[in-house]
Amino acid sequence: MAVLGLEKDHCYPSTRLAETVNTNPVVIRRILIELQEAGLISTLRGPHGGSVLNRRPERVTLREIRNAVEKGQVFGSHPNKPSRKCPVGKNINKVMMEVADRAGRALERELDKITLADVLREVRESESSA
Amino acid sequence: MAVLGLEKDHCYPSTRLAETVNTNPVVIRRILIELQEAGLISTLRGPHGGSVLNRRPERVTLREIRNAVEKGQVFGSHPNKPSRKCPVGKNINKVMMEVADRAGRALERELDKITLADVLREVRESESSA
DNA sequence: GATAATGTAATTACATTGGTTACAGTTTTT
DNA sequence: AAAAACTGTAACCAATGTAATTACATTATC
Repeated sequence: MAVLGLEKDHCYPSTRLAETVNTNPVVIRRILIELQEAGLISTLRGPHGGSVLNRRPERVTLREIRNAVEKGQVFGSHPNKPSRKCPVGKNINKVMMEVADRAGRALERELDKITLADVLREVRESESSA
Repeated sequence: MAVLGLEKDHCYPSTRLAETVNTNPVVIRRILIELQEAGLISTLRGPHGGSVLNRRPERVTLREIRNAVEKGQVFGSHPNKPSRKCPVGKNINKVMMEVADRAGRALERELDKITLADVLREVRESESSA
């Protein structure tokens, strides 16, 4: 998303994005699809195709990016069901889901305060001081 | 930890803890060691051994439990290094680490507000309304 | 000395994830 | 109309991480 933010006005193909993170274009395309579904980018096929941001970086929050790309709770629960014989086990999952929701909302509030433009600015600052 | 909170005053062996979550005692013991290192519990060997809470549930926060057990950042970074030819790639890791720190602190602030006693109370409430 | 615990190493099984290849579908360019 | 440059997607492999399991040395109590 940071690279797309720099190349704001033209399409950028998955092959070039893949180069920037040393991976395979298909890996990138899988992520691009999630970003599309979240309405953050558009992609065009054919020559001069690729992906573009739908909004200016000032109007994209890290919360949106994270929600698009990272599903699942803030902390993991153990895979198997607790024993129903145990007075804790019967109810702990429900209680911990509420806790995870609450923690997730706190995380979202924080990430809502950070925009893609903020990230780009910090990237540029590191760049100039290096 | 919830079970240990209920059994506040006597030691509880890993084999019994394992039964409550339908898993193997060794899996439990690996987690117990992390909780010990964080100073949250003590364990005794020999007959009538097992683990006990070091503090009352009112004085244990979910932040402490999470920090003991769940290492690592709030969101994952991709495994391989970004290209240094890319103006974003050179600096994005540093910037994203700062962002992850900030998000992690927000999460910790929230989990600091929830104690093990709160969790036990909610477990009991679900219990009585079921 | 028998018993009931922990600590820990070694191994297996399984799930997740990234990487890769292959190819069909879609635009644009010539 | 054909070639070229893209995306979308399926299929498969490799690597990694994690839980489960077995085994055993160690420690403490009775």
